[in-house]
Amino acid sequence: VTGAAGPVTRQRLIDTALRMVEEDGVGRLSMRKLAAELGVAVTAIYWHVGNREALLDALVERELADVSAIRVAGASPGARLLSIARSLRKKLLARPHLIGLVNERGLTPLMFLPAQAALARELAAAGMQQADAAMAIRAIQFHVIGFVVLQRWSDRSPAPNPSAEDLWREHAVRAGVDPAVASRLAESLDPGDVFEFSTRKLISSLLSG
Amino acid sequence: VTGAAGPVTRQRLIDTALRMVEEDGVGRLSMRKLAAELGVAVTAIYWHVGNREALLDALVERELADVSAIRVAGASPGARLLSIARSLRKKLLARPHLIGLVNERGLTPLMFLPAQAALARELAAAGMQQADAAMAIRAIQFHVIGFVVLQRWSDRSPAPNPSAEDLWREHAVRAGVDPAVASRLAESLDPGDVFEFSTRKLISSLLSG
DNA sequence: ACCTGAACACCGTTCAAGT
DNA sequence: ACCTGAACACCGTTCAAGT
Repeated sequence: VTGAAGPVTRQRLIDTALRMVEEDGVGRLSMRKLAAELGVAVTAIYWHVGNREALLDALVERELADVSAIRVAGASPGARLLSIARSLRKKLLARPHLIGLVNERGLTPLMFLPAQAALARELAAAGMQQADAAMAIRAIQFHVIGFVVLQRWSDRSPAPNPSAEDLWREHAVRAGVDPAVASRLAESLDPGDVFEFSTRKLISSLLSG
Repeated sequence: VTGAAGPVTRQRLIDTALRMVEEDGVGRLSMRKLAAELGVAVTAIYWHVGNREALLDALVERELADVSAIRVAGASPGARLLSIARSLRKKLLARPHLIGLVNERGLTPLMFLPAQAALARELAAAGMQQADAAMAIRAIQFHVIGFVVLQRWSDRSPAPNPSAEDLWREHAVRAGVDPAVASRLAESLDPGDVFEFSTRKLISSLLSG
């Protein structure tokens, strides 16, 4: 509700908006709250950025380049593909609000172009045919993004009710599931572990033809 | 803005809300528009359902059972696992608004319990060990849900700008990507084809050890 | 039991007016 | 050039009041 700290530059406006989005999510960013944070009347914002959409456009523009830069490491093609997948996941998880904003603006192809290019180079080095490579790139991309979006969702959802633990304790026998497996399913897994496991499996399967 | 058609039962209220959500998405469902659609004052809705949250709860309750029911078909373990993945995808795509609502309510474990159980039975039949089975179930589940959420997103996003075609025509050489591969990446693929391909790869890789 | 209307606290946005 | 205040059309929700 306070803030002040000098004049309202476009720079400071976007910085503040970005911080608010990172803290509370895009949905909770209101022009009026942002104005209060800046210590200014709501309508002042409309002079610097046109409107709410244009403000979000500016946030996307600020972050897009950071996410697009991909690091590749490793000796074998499999290791290098895995490192691309990991790098992409890490960058996206660091800015959980960005994917949605990018998607709403039709910028998804632009955002993932460098990652696709990096994957294409590695698959070519591994000797994969053109049509197979194009499909494999898509498969890895969808896999990684899907994982990130899901993790972001579950991070923001309330505590499961009923919990997986309660459900499996009660339903294992009725569902014809081995109690030992059920007790494993009752445990919550680190999303990173599931990502590592399934991405390795997918990549090795893609490379083996 | 009109509608009327008899008294406002809880039944008719939920039916109407569900139709509006399917047409325009959850975000565009307002109590005032729903009231107008029913030909009644806004506040009448609050008598039948407590508030907006409770209304959405009722929508979820109505649809949860349908999505949970999973069909399994096929002879080999791989074919049966694939049929579970396909069935899950089909059910989720038919109700694109549901996943988000379920997640916000902490009902995700409940929703996917039957699918997890079906996967567990098939993996046990294939002779997979407990810890591996629990991980494989998670991997398939994340893969499928991730794909569905992404497809839903791209269905709702505007036409990509710049398009993948334009991007690849311009950047293929600079990115060190084989032009033939780039032209494949420029084409848009049927999401169903990518899903079939990558899910087959993942499942075969999981089953082979 | 079922519904209405007024009211309150929120939105995004426009526009004339101030300095 | 930069900002304010009033105003408009939207929200969800509460509450007293009607039948």
